[in-house]
Amino acid sequence: MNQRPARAADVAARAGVSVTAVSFVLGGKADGNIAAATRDRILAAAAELGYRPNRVAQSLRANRTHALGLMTDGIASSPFAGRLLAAAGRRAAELGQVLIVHDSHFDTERDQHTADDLAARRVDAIIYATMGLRRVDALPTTSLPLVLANCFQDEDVRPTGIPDEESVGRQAAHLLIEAGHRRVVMLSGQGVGDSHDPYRGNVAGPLRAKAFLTGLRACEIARRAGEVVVAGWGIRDGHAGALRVLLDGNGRLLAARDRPTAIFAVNDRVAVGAVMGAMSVGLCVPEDLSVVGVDDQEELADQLVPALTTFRLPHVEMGVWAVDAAQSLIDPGRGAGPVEPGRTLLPFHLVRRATVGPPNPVAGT
Amino acid sequence: MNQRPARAADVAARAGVSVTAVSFVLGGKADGNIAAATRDRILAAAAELGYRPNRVAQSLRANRTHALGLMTDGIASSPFAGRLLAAAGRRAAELGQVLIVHDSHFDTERDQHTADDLAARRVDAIIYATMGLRRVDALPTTSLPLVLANCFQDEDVRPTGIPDEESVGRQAAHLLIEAGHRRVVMLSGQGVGDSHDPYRGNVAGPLRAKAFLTGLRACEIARRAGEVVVAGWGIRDGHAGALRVLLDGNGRLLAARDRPTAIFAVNDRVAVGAVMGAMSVGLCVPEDLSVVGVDDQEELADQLVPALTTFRLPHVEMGVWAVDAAQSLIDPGRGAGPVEPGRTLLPFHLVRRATVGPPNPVAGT
DNA sequence: TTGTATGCGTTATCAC
DNA sequence: GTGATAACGCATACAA
Repeated sequence: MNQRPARAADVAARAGVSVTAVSFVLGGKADGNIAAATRDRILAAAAELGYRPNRVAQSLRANRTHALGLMTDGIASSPFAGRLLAAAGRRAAELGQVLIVHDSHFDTERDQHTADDLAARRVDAIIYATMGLRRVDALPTTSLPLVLANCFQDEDVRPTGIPDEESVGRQAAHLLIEAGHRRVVMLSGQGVGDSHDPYRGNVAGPLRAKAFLTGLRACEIARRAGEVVVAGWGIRDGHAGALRVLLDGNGRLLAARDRPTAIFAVNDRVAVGAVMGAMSVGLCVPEDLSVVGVDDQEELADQLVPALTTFRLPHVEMGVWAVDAAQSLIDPGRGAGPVEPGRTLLPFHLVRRATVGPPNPVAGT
Repeated sequence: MNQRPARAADVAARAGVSVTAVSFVLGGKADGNIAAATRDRILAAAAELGYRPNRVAQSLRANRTHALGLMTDGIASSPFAGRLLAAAGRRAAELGQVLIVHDSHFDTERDQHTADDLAARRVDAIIYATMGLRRVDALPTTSLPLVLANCFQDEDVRPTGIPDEESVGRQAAHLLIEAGHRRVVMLSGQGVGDSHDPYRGNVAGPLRAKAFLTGLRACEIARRAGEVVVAGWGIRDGHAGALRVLLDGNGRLLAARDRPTAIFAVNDRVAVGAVMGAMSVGLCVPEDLSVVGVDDQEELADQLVPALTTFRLPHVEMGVWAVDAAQSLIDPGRGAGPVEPGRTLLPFHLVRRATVGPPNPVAGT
């Protein structure tokens, strides 16, 4: 049962032809070269033997493995960025490529080692992706084509696909203002902590915050109408952050006219924490407080009660883009056309659900 | 810059030796065969040229790719089961193996195709893993060694690593009873929906429920002391389920003596929903209601306010086990010793946090 | 239209 | 101790 697979030579012998003929037929180059009868005989023999060309031999011969190395810092273990991985895998499959996944668990010391291994395995290209948007200072040295997803370098010397963080800040400002809100606050996050901190160097928070403030001002809202509070990245941080802006110094709920009527959370987990914090002090969402997040995290945003209005992070787009970009680097003829070094900004999309509404009239300006 | 990598022959030429010598030195078989001086010369030449053996050629030659195929139904996109993938990758790296990840997105029609591709690529073995515990009816046909993780067949003809679901039900019962609870209910989930439903065929819920009830009875709690309510798998389901057991027919909070004092949720998301549901009707956790979940989901269980007490699903253990099992199948000499067909039960571990406490005296028996 | 010969880069066998 | 040489399985230039 566990016998060794058939080779082209076996098929050739069975069909009474040469290996060349077999190779031509199964390689799709039979058209003007092999007689129909011969071809059918070969196909039959191949089917009987369950012959499938050995891709290792093909790879050696063609110097192309049709495999992409996917290096990540913590995507595999992330509860949200896995979408990038999934999307990349799907796109790769469509292109006949396969993904070799290497997750460093934020141990970037191993990156060079990993890249070397990938090179030794002769992957066609490397995709370097991060869980959160960050600048990578030390990219592994390699002669392989390499693209960046969700991260970037100071000099954009490699093709780079990142989310349009500034746009999401602007969009959030517009959304809340159009809904009628005048006192809004953003709960942001910062990249701090030791080198194994998943959020270390994450610049998405500041970027979103800056654009959010700009968006508020562009809509002729006074400077002080909006503020940014650094909370963090988790549910607990959102919870604490919400209480900080909702309560006074003595832990009592602020009067309606002094409270923000809407919160822009740096991500869905912070948004969930904010909703829970609001609930815990007797506020209703969205009647007393509107909340909008960022991510559209699977099984969280859509499942929350009430369901969370949020901006969908383009994880899928980044995954697809990265594979297409790698493909173009390998073979400029295929994929989505030639790719130049430099940043490609992928768009966020608003997912309207139930946590954003007009401000309570009582609390209005 | 993008020149083709050095070959053994290049190193040999530079060191003035034969390719054989190079192969011996870099293959670690130099000891009794190559003079120390020659070896040093070869090593120097290899270093200068940045020579690394071509693993494709090695694979062809040795008929071993040191690659494992990891087939999943939806792990890559799951916000929680990614731990399995991450752990498997880490263990694989330790063993010098690499993971080729194929996620079917619950399109099991493609499984056979995927397995064939993996076979053509000559992976050393296949790991078939699922997001939720389920019976697989149609495993792809392949002559490759194959192990199952988080899923099983009726006839346990393949090595199979699954969580010890019955144990977690028992443990949950003991935990709540020991804390003093006498009126407890489980919010369970069932595998329903169409063939693309991630939870289709998931049997973890029923298994946990059955053992939970058994555990209650074993502790001499009357039959009616515990009941199981089928809620679902998401936050929203937990929210609705909690309200169902906390409110009367008219939507009013049940009297303390009639309410359950503790909830065992089939997973962390249901638990989160239950906590939110309880909060929304003015109950405090854990004072008025204890809640325990299953999963220890990243960035959720530990982040909830209050932090969720839960049983950690052995995703990491399954990932490691699967790679070790595959390794043993490939090469019985290495890995964690020989593996027999049949089920290996991996243990859940209680993570004590803040959502389980003694029942409120007022509500006591 | 078909078959032969060669090379892809490595390791292993066997002479020297 | 060291070096030719033959596989591994496939694809192709070239000869028939």
